[in-house]
Parts: sequence; C-alpha cells; structure tokens
Amino acid sequence: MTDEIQNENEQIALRRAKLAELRRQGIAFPSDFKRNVVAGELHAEYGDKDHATLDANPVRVRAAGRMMTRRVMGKASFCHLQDMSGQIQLYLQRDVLSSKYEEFKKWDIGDILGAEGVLFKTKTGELSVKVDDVRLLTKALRPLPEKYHGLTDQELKYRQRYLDLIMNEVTRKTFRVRNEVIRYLRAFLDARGFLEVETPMMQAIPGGATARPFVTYHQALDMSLFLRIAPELYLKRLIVGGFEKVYEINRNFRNEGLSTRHNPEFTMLEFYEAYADYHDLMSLTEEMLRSLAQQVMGTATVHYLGAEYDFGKPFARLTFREAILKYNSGIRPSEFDALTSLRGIAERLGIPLKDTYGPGKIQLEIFEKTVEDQLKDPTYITEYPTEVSPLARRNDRDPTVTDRFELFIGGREIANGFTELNDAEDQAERFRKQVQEKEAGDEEAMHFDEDYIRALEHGMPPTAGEGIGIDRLVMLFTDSPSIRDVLLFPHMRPETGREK
RNA sequence: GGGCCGUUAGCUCAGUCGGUAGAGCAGCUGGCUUUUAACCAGUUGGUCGGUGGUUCAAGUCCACCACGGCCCA
Repeated sequence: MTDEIQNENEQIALRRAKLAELRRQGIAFPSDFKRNVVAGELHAEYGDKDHATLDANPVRVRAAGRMMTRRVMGKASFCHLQDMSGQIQLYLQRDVLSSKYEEFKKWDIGDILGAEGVLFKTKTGELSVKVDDVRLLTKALRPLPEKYHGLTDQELKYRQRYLDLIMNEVTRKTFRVRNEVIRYLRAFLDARGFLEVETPMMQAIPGGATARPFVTYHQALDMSLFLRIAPELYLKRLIVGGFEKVYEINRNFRNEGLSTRHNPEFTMLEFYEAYADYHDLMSLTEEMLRSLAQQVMGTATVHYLGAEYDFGKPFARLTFREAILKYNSGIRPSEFDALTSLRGIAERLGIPLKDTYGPGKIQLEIFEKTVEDQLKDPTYITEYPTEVSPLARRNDRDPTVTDRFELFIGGREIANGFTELNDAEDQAERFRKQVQEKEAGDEEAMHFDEDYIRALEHGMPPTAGEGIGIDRLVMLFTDSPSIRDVLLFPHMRPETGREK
C-alpha cells in the first residue's frame, strides 16, 4: 500500500489529498442527489428552442454526470457533464455560486457532479444549464485520457473497457447495437411462438459440436465437468419433451486459440422447430436477417470493412459440391468422391491430412481452404458430407450428404442449421464413429451420449435446428474487424506486473 | 505455432549517426464573467515494457522474455 502510493504519479496524489479533505468535511461520497433529467432528453426537448423562448419560460433541471471538459475564465466557467444519454454543458458564475464556485475550481476532469439550474442558450447556440447549485458526488482519483485523441491504444481499450466507454462514442454505439440485435432476435422468435429456455452450461458429457471443451471440477460430487461447447443436445431433449419450438441465447466455451474471429467464450443463438426442415429454416433465417438489418441499420444494406452486403436480395444457394467445383477449376467432378483423388487434391493445395480422414473430412478441408472466404454476399451452402455432420439427417437421394446448410456472409460462417437426425439407431451409429475418431486421437470428436440416445428412442418429431453466431453477426452490423470489439470484456492474457 | 510491427510522462505521440529525454493535452501557479481542442504567461512530471549483453557511453545496437496489433497455419 505504501509502495503503491509512493509510486503513484503526482496527479493521483493530488486528487487523493482533495478526497481526504472531502472526507474531513464529511461530504466525500454523498448518495442523496436525485437527478430529474438526462442530457439526451434535454437536447431532444429543448435543443431547437431559442434564447428568448427559454428566458421567457424558465426550465429548471437537475442533471448529473462525469465532468469531461472544463474551461475556467476567472469569475465564470463552462464544463460538460456526460451521462448515459450524452452531454450537457454547464455555465457556472462566481456571483451566483459564491463559495461553491471556489470549490468547483478545485474539482477535476473525471469527477462526477450533480448540478441544478435553468436552461439557456449560449452565444454560439449551445443548450446549457445556468447553474445555481452544484455538488461533487464522486471524486475521481485517476485522470482521464487526453480529451482530443481519447483512448486509442487497442490493448487499453480492451483491458480497461470502462475507460473506452467513457471516452469513445463509437464503443458505446457498438454495444448498444449488440443489445438491439439480441433484443430483436428474441422478439422475432417470441412473436413466432418460440419458447426461450436455459440449459446446462456445465455438462458431464460435452456435446452438440466438434470442439475441444474446457474442463472444470465439482468438489462435492468429486467429478469433472465440462463447460458446454453447444446447447444442442439439451434443446433437442426439450423437443422430445414436447416443447416444439425452443431457443436459447447464451454462452458457449471452446478450448481453442484466440484470434480476431475467436474468443474462448462466445454467444450463440440456437433454435429448434418441430415439423420443419432445413429449407424452412433457410427461409426463416433470410427473413430474420433481412428484417434485423432493416431494424438495426435502417436499411437492408450492410457496410463491412469497405464492402457492401445487400440483405434485401434473395440469398445465393449452392450445394457443398457445387461450391467446391465452382471455386476450384482444377478439380474435375470425377475426382470429387474417391479418397485417393481427394488426397491428391489436398496435397496439391498444401492441406495437411491425417490418416483417419475420410472423403467428407477432406472435402471439408478443401472447402474451408478454397471456398469459404470467397463467399462474400450472403450465401447458403447445402448438403454437407454426413461424415462431418454427425447430428444431421441424411439426404433422401444421397445418404453420404445431409439435409444441412451453412450461411456465409463476408467470407465468414454466420449460421449452421439442419434437419435434425431423429433416427436413434443411426445417431447411435454416428456416435460410435465419433468415439472411434476420439480414440484415434481427435480431441474434437464427440462423446457417446447414452441419455441423448434414450431420449431419441422415445421419439423426436421431425425437427430442424440452427445456430447463429451472435458475435460475428454484431461484427457485421457494427463494422468491427475483431471479435474483441464486440465483447465488453474480451479474454486477454494477464498483465503480469505491468500495471500502469 | 510461424513471420512482420509496436511498447518512451496520466493520455496522444516525436526522439537524427550510440553522447545522458522532448512536444501537445492533462496537472500546478497567476490572469481572464458566453467558452467549447477556450485563450495568455510561467512551470512540475520519466524504472524509455523486463532481463542480460556489446560499448568509455544504450531509448537507440544484439539476445532472450512479457504483452499487444496485423498477416499466415
């Protein structure tokens, strides 16, 4: 503690001294100031009133917020208060405030103030409060970043998000949009009779996706538990139970590397509808995203990293096979299915393969390497190989592919959906195959979930289900290059004694 | 995991050929009763990310490490 104080810079030391004086006076952290307006309301209601009108009809207001700027001109001063809705300027005069004006001059940028007065317009036409009473509500001990450039250091923006939020309107906007996106998706599904549910985040058997899970430990039960990689198998148990339309918006956890597109915890929307198939979900998703863009952006055209995506047009549709052949002129249709020719293609493309890979897995690797990032405009890819779709229903015409689709926008996977596999015996067979792959060393392969098979044996109606990555969707709608920009507190490595 | 770039005052950034650290904002002192990147005058503030090395001398050159950014796998 002593060390900390000695190491602190002089600005902090000075602010601590000012706080100590407030404590002596017994007015350090008051809680009784009640505001009756926020800045945004004032601008909306009185922003267009002229000076004479405001003078003739005085409007008394009590506002509170963080002091962001300050201009002291001897016997009068201006400052801006910032609250959740915006900023309002205060005008303070010594002749009006007397000793409180001298107090005000000791306060610092970053302090939280409460002020009372009447609205007026300055010479330059800015709506302001002519203050006749003002109090310091919270002393800030640390100085804010520079007023003009603000906080621009990416690392500080992520690690000290509170500062980023204080200083950057763009950041505040991003997280408001995130909230709007989620609210809209809820409303969209609620309006169509879907029931929002919550299923376990800690699971004894992680399932519903191919990914490496985090492991945690339950003391009382003396057992390992996994943080979920997907809610899928629980949501389908609810379909078996008769909740025929369900959805969940919640966190998934995957034990993989960090990148501009991956955070260890991320938010997914998953929804399931009985008596629907994957074609129904493609239509529903298209409608959902089109109206979401319209609602959140006010237009169906989304601008992302310099490109433009029109959600108003019908989304393109290609089968998985068509897509690979379209973007690989060197691959002949006759080479597409046989393991040996596929291995040759992968080798030419420099894709490392494991012995356990079947044709479907190799096709998927080729797809990810050569097709995915070219799918800029909203595009559905359908009929993924059965080998890499262990929870999806087989296609009636071709059992080596499934009734599945993924949606790509801007070269990134946004959604993944399929007609669910409701054949308990086929599902058990697929699980056994996954277990074999796990035993062969694939840490992402699935476990055998006996209770899930038992649930299917009770009969699950024909059902379609889908997952939509909320973070990636929000990245699109906020023009954010990194997933970290749309997570309030993205995962960062510890600072390790570099505290500033 | 690999490559490239970055880390200097609270914040935003300069720093030449290796010669002992600079600006703007913020802060402090004084002036200023409609300012708004307020203005005018003066002024404080540094473990140059860390450790080691080369050198008479390192913010600067070298090695390793930490954290971050971008690209690739």
